[in-house]
Amino acid sequence: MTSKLVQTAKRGRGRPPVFDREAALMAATKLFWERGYEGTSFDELIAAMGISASSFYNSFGSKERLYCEATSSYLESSGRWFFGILNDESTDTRTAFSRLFDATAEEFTRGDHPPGCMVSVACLQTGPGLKNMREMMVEHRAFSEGAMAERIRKGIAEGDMPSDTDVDVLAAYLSAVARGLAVQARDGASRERMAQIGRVAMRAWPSDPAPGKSKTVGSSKRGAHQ
Amino acid sequence: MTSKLVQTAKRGRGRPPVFDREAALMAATKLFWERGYEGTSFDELIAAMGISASSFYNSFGSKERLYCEATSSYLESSGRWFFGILNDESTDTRTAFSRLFDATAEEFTRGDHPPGCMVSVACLQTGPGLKNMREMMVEHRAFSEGAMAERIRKGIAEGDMPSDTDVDVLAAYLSAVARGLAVQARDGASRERMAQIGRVAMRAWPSDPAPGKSKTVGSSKRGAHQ
DNA sequence: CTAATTTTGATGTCATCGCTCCAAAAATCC
DNA sequence: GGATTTTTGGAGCGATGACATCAAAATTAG
Repeated sequence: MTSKLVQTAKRGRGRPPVFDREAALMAATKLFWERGYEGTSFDELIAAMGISASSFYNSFGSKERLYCEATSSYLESSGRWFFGILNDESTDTRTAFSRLFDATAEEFTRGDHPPGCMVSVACLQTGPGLKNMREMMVEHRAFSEGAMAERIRKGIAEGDMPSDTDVDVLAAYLSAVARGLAVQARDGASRERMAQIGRVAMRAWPSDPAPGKSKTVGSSKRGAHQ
Repeated sequence: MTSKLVQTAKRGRGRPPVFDREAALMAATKLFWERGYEGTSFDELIAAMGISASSFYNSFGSKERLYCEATSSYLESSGRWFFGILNDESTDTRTAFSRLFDATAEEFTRGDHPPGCMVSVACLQTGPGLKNMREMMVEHRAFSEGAMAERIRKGIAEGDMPSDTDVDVLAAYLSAVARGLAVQARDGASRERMAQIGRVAMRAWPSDPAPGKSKTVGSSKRGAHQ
């Protein structure tokens, strides 16, 4: 879209690249997403990206650096809907996570990219040679779980969550369900099935501390268990 | 243990193997468990198993066949506690799954083997070359989810589960939580943290259809939400 | 003891992997 | 136009991956 404008506007001296860098990165991202780091070979990468080996190293450095860049690109893209829903100021905490699961079901089963999440299931089983990537993925996963915990804390502060909620445990639970959804998606679960799982998962939600204080109408008069 | 007896008892004519086949298989299983199929190289395998390349092919056929055998061995071993708890006739359905999560937390964090589950997170991202193994792992995962569904159906038949329970969805949810626990375990979650997640997950349990009908004492007078 | 049977150790093979090198090509700057 | 800068195509590299070959070694059956 705007890449051509940028390209012609600020191009330096040398020969111009014949490929669209963003498109190539996207192609690589989808390949990594589908096959993982080890499952994606160099030759498959440059074939899918439509570039030569020289252009590859000239533009992306190495397979490892490309993977990092692809991961960043993916996280930026998926972070838009993820944090968009999580930090939507107009919804209470419960609704935010409920919507998060709905969006997850939708995003994990779109036709325009591989099913599931690129980082949820990445580098879970690797040799010592990929220790760095593994730690990186662990950090990414911990980050999103931390963001969930933050949202829950905000809910407590705003009064739509019980003050005695064990934030870290609840966040770990919600995170675990999301990882489980990623596995289910990879195994071919349907969008509706995943949405159903999300709805069941929300039944574990803590009961309202003071009914009537939530920001959104409806869906807040359940709970009351335990 | 008994391998030596079996060995001397039914050994045929030729030169006797110098290694313990079961021990070698166990070593290979742990390596696959930790590093996955692609992440485990041939040389690493024979080194960990303490055998030569010829003995490897003579005894196990190929890396792929060894992986299948290792998976079978793993499933037989983990199936002992899994199905032992799931099909324990002395517990009601809810208690069975509650114990299943407790056992999962314990088994996923033992010191004598890699954390998490060998099949829950296996072959989730692979190239076309490993299509067969991927499908095999998908089947294994579907099998355990099916076993959960069976147990829930039994609970309905025996009256300790609501008759209008959506069995497949509940099983998919419980399965997803288990997969999520496997991811958390791989990322280094503690046993206690995983047990906590399991306890939160059980809050999504359907309410009792007819209080007082369950087989075990205590822990059956909660529910009542929704 | 001899023959038959099986495992073992030591190489060897062939494809792939991720990566590098270098000269030619295509643009800009002066 | 010439110098400069950057990308491109193509060939090749060392290392590793999984597997194969085969004679020697170690056992038992007869």
